Formats: sequence, structure tokens, C-alpha cells
Amino acid sequence: MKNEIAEILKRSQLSVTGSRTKILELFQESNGALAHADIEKKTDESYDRVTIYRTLQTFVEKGIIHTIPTADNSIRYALCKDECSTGHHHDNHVHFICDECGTTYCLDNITVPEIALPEGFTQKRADVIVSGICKNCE
Amino acid sequence: MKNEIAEILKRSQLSVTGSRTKILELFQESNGALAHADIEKKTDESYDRVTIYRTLQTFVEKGIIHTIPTADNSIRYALCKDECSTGHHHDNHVHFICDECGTTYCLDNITVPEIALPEGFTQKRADVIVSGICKNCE
DNA sequence: AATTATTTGCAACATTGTTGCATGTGAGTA
DNA sequence: TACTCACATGCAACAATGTTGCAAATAATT
Repeated sequence: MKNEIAEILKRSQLSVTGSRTKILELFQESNGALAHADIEKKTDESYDRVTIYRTLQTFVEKGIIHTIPTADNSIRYALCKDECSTGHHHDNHVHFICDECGTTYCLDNITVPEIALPEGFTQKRADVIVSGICKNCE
Repeated sequence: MKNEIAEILKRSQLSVTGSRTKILELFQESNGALAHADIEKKTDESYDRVTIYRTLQTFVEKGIIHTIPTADNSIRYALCKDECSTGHHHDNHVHFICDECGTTYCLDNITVPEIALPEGFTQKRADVIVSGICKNCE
């Protein structure tokens, strides 16, 4: 388990450090999306706020996690599936955000439909954000 | 023109004031999405920051504008089409955000495909965020 | 024109995110 | 294992963004 995490970090040419290991662990456990604030809480404030910001940035750059667009202004992050990092294709994500509890679910099994863009527009990425009430809040 | 704006405000039971008229005007002109910062600039700082925040909140509540989810955390707003305010149906929006210049386009002519949600999830709204390079930046 | 309800601006604060720099730690090498 | 160097961390200070309470100003109603 810890080994697996170390592997991921090394593959991305990142040093294996306490904060990175811990944060990656959190993502694997949570199985959903995390915002900066969530991570701060779950790590019990053992890491500096700045470190968390930088770790998240690094992870995004290396393609380990990706951001999820939200309408309230809190960036959320989720683990990338393997395909993300290949770069051979569009990054497509479907997420569900609960209006009630704010939990963000990755709906990986659903495919993003193709969107026909007007002339001159190039698509790099497509996100579908469905919001409403989740199964725990109904 | 000004009359039309006053009409919209009255229909929502809002007093017709300088800031509200001006901000609504901006939305009608821009024909795209605006963030708080854009509005501050375009109004030449003649209105207090707080007023702009509150005006935007009010407009959202009244269904005059809607928020657009973004991955950088800056909330953007755009005018609602008439259907928005009826509430008889899902609110569906397709937007294109340019990675280069940040301009947000509303792609109203494109329909959001139906997303099949897992059991227990209720959809209130669906946003499709396509990002990439727009026609001006290619 | 006077009254009332609403809106605005100010001040103060809270939250979120960024940058520079000194210190500490991990990874590679002798 | 000890040494070196690159990189990661924490701290401090700052910048941007958003919120709240309250008094003054303005719009709507009579």
C-alpha cells in the first residue's frame, strides 16, 4: 500500500516525502474528490498550508490528480485514472456534486458525450458537472 | 434598452438602482460570462466591492443570472435564458472556457445530453465545461 | 412631501491562495 | 555510512477574494 504510493511518486520523478505520501493516501481512501480544506482537516494540520497547496499543484502538473470545476469557489481535486496521464486523448470527467452535503462523486463509468464545437475552437478537456441531491441526503 | 432592464428588475421585485442597472447592462453587452473582477473593472470602480457581490448574489437568487463552474476558482456569471427562471425543468448549460485568454462562451445551441445517474441521485442541474483554445487564440 | 422598506458604502474581518527565503530532508554518490 | 546537492518544507508576509454588521442614502409607497 505505502509501497504503491511510493511507486506512483517515483514514476513522476518526485521525492517520497511524508506530506506527499499522506496526501496521496487520503485521495486513495476518500475515493472521491477533496478540496484543500478537507485535506487540511484530515491531516490534522500537521502540514503547513503552503505545503499542501504546493503538493496539490505538483500532483496536478504530474497528472496524478486533476481539478474539478465547481460553482462555489473551492477547487476540488480527484485522483486521475491511468488514462489521464497518457495525454493521447481528451480528458473527460463526469462528476456529481451534492447541493446538500457538498460531497463530490466521480462517475467514471459514464462517458462524456461528444460536443460539437463551432469552427475555430479546439477542445482539450470536457467536464460534466451534475448537481442535485445525492443518495445520502435524499 | 434601459427600460427593458428596469422591467427585468421589477419583474423580480427588485428596486431599480444604479448599480443593478449598470451590472445588468454589462451582462447584456458582454454576451458572455463575467467574473466579479471583470465587473469591478468595467464599472471603473464606481461601486463598492460589497455592492457588486451582493448584486450578483441577488441576481442569482432571482434567476436573472447563473453561475458557471470553473476549475480555477473564480466564479463566473452569465445571463439566464428565459427558461432558467421557470424552474419546470433541469437547468442545463454548455460553456467553453479558453485556456489562453480565459474568455467564457455560452454555447446555447448545444443541448446537454442526458446523464444516467446511479440509484438515489437526483439531478437538479447539469453543466458541461469544455476547455481548450478559442477561435481568437488559435 | 413624508414615511417606510430596501440598498449602499464603509470598516472590519475571514478565508483562500501566492511568493521569497532560510532551514531541513531525500536521493544519489563516493 | 558519510557527503553532497537538489529539492521540499515551514515561516512570514502579502495579495486576492468573499462575508457581516451597521449607519447613511436612496427607491418605492402613501
